[in-house]
Order: sequence, then structure tokens, then C-alpha cells
Amino acid sequence: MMNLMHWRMLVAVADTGTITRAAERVGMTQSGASQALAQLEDNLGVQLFVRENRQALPTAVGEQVIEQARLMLAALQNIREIADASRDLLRGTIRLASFPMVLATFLPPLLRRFKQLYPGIQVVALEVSDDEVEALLDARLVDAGVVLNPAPQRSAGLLGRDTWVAVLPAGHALARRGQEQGVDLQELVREPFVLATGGCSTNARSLAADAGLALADVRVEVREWSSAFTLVREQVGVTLVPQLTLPEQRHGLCVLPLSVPIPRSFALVPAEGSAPSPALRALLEMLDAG
DNA sequence: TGCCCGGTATAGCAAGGGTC
DNA sequence: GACCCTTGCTATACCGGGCA
Repeated sequence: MMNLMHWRMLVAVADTGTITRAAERVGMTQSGASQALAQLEDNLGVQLFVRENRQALPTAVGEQVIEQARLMLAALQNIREIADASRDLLRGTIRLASFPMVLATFLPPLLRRFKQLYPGIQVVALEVSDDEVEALLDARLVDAGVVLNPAPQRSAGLLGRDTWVAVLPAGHALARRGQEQGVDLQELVREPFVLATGGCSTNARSLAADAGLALADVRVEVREWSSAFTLVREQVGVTLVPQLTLPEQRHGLCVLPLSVPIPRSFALVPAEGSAPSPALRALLEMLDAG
């Protein structure tokens, strides 16, 4: 049986040139060190040192074994350093704010994976609107938040992308168009409209305003995307929603892309003004790693 | 040449852990 | 709990170089 003490002894003998000084270095008695070295040689079936003139000199095979032993002990040291460095990561809490859609779709698998990697870190997720996410980040009441279309200068971990699509009743005049042609935002805003917000300030109304347009006839304003789809099926009006919110069952609905696509991205950004905690850095690094 | 010193090897023992 | 194995300890023998 060989243990780490044998390999430490081997390297110590090579460094000091004598078994006695090697024994002192590793904290053994001379005789114990001598026995350990003999045991190592016996176990390997080769002579690692020649004992002569009050010193122990490595044989050719001994030099090769010593080199490998040094690599092994260095690797062990690396393992120790990794364990020491990660100790700070083993505990902690991340307060995270997000708007509902991301909280319901993207975050659960991400947080499951994170919990598997860092079981000691608790993630507390708050469901708020996108405006509230920014307010909580500014006030540093959360450690990180999910934001829409983050500015390039924000150090954000990308969670996902999608695009806005028009949803119309199946029998609507615009629904006769093909997917290739799509629908103009300008003609969409003229239609009776079911405005769905999903709890976000970025919605059909703000997108129209950004394009210098306005929703001409908002029949109903709802928070839940699912409510909007039901109302569109009932031919109350048309709507504009993120592609990711579309239901699997789309009977009674016609989904068309915008002729000029409006892309959307959402990302996790840390609160500014203070360095991210080790726990939050681990989460952001996990996002970067994909 | 004999003694001293430093280094190595070995016998015997105790302690600890695993197995039945 | 007895037994066995491993490990490391102490004590001691042995060896070789240095020195008077």
C-alpha cells in the first residue's frame, strides 16, 4: 500500500540527498522514512535510489519516478487551491429580480443547474415589472436583475433572444398574408387592439411610440399573455407579443412576423456600484459558459 | 589504526483500522 | 471482541568517511 507520505518522502529524499534530512522534512523518523522508501521500491519493483557515501542518489528510473511524483504533488496542491478558492462560494444568497415571462420560462432550468453546481447558495427570485427591476437594481435592493435589451456597456449575462410577432384572429383580413410578407407595424396599430403587457413597460404601445406611431383603438389592456390570446380568438382585436410567449395550441389564431422585425433580448445584469459577490460571479460565469 | 560521527537498515513493539 | 494487517515508532546494529 502506498500513500501520499511515500511520494512526499521520495521527493524529499531527492531534494535533500539523504533519507535522514528527508525524514525531518516530512516529519518522520529516519527509520520510518527508510522503511517507507524501501516499501515504495518494493511496491514498484525497481530501485529508485542508490545508497552510497552517506547519501541517497536517484537511479535513472528513480529520476523519472521523482519527476512524476513532483507533478502529482503539484496537481494535489492545485486541487487544494481550487477547494480553498471555492470555499467562499459554498454559502450565500443571491437576490434576483425578474419580470414574469423570464421567471416562468428561462430561469427555472438555469436555477436548477446552478443549484446542482452550488447547492449552498440560495437564489431568491422576485417577480416584478421591468421598470421595477431597474429601480431595484438602482437602489441595490437586489444583487442582479433580468433586463430587456441591455445596453452594450452593461456587463450582462445573456439569457435569451426572441422577436415580436403579430397575433390575429384566424379569419382576419391580414391573416391571409403569407409568413414571408409579414405585417407592417403601421397597419397593425390601426386595427382594434388587445394590448398585452406581460408586466413590462416594453409592450406594443411603447414599441409603436418608438416607431413614431400610436395604437389607434385599444379595446382591452391585459397583463397576462394568455388572456390576450383568448381575446384575440374571440375576435376582440389583434395583438403584438414576444414570440416566446406564443401558446402551443394556436387554433383560432394566426401568427405573422413583422415585415421589419423588432428583436428582443433579455439578460441578467448585476447591480452597479459594488463588486459582484463570489456567488453572483459564479452565476454570471455559468451563463457565459452557456 | 582506532575512535567518532553521520547515515542506513532491521528487529520488535504499539496503535489504529478493517473484517468477521 | 478477536484477529489480522498496516504503519510508524524506538532501539540497535552496521557501514563508511574523517581525523587525530
